[in-house]
Amino acid sequence: MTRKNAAAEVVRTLRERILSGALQEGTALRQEKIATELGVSRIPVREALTQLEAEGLVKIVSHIGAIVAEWSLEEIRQTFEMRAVLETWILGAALPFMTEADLLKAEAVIEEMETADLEGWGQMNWRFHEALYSPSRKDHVIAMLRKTHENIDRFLHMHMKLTDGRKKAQTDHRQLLELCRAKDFHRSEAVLRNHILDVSDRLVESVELGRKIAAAQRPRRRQRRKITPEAQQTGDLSGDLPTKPT
Amino acid sequence: MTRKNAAAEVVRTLRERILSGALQEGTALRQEKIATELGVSRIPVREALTQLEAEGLVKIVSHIGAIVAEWSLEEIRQTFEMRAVLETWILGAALPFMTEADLLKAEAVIEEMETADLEGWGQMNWRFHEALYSPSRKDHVIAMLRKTHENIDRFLHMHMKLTDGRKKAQTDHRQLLELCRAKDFHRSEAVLRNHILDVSDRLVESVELGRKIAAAQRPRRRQRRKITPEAQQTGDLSGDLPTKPT
DNA sequence: GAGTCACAAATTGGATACAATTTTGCCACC
DNA sequence: GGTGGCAAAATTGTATCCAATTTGTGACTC
Repeated sequence: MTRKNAAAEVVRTLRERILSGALQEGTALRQEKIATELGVSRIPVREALTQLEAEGLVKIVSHIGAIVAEWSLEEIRQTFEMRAVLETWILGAALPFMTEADLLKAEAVIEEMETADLEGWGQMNWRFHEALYSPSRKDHVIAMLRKTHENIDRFLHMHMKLTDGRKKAQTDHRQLLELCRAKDFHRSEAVLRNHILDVSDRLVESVELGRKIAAAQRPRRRQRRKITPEAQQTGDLSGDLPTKPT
Repeated sequence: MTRKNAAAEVVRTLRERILSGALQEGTALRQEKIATELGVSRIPVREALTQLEAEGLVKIVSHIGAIVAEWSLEEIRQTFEMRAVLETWILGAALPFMTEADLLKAEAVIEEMETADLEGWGQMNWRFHEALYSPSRKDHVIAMLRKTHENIDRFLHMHMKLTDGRKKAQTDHRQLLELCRAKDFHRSEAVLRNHILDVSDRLVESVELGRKIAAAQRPRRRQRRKITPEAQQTGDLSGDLPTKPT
């Protein structure tokens, strides 16, 4: 299968690496290096970086370079607050239209999550939430929320790796599901709100801890072009793209 | 004064043209044409288009081209709903910290808007809202809202050009300001909510009307590359950028 | 020895050139 | 007259090359 778009493929690869934590925040993304490792020229790489910057995953400084974006704890907190506000609202808007079929779909996702590994967990988590919101028919809002989820997914990933918050999430999800089934507007919104804000608090702690650990692991190596190549990664990306057959 | 970044300048120019309505929705954005008219190569133009796509102002289809993004009425409606939800929330969060200085700043913007022309109106409108939200200290949320405002600014622009909704907006703004001064949480949020949703309803009507007018004005010219170059614009952009001195 | 200036190396930004893809105009054919 | 297919034209995607910018290094000065 031949790809249509080198740039799109680079975006996919880099995004995956960032979301999974393979490329940690602060890591320098050198165009040339990525280009050679992925078997393309720098042009599609630059385009990919631009797109990822728009997504909030990468930060580009003109003439200096690109790094995996570092979100402040405050930014993360506020993003979760926004989620709490928007998602409780959209849940309320969805409840009147929610059918048993919707609930069963959400329930199936919960079951799936029981045995899911860490990698796929974040995406499934979103699929659960989405199942509850989609009856609202507010597709554009949902699309926006999906982007938000994706952006903070890497922090969720880090959190779930450090602590085992998945159990708590599962019970929250089941409780939320039952309240939705009972069409209990007030309590379902309250549970959702608490679920989001609770995860936020714990997650922020995890991120803080994770950053301290990461900082302790690399006290050596001094700055270079104002951008520290952290663990001199950029990861070995070779093999992710088929090298051009000339 | 020599610019640092050709791409950034192209973004600025194109964004301005789109927001002001000089480039109408659906207009094809041909890379080569824009490049020559702005005196740069296609590389920065492509980068600009990518960025604008992320902002939601442009839509790019691989191997086909870019057009000024066409938002469905439903998308516009939902965006305003999100605004209503988020902005009432953040207003409530800002109220306890709001000082007379903040109120005076907002009041000054209202005064400024009395005599503002259509072009600058949208930006001032945002400055007013921002003044009320900034005491919340939720900078990241505010930044996000700014982007949202900017995205729908072009529809607001179209609306204000067709109907004279500015008078109504001004009275709404003054009323909101006084309720904030009185720290009346409940009523200020209600007024803000109604203000946003009311504008939304009227604006959607205007956009619908505006599109009908636009459609009637160009029944000729058949499709070309699946993208209709609407009023064969791309506008005369020459002169916006200093042509490179060789 | 510390600070400073100049120059070299590394890296990104942009322009030109070429390849790939899509559209369209044209012509045969039904 | 309409339709399908093929080739040319137009346009986008990518590679390569050159320019601009930043950072690192070392010599020189005080």
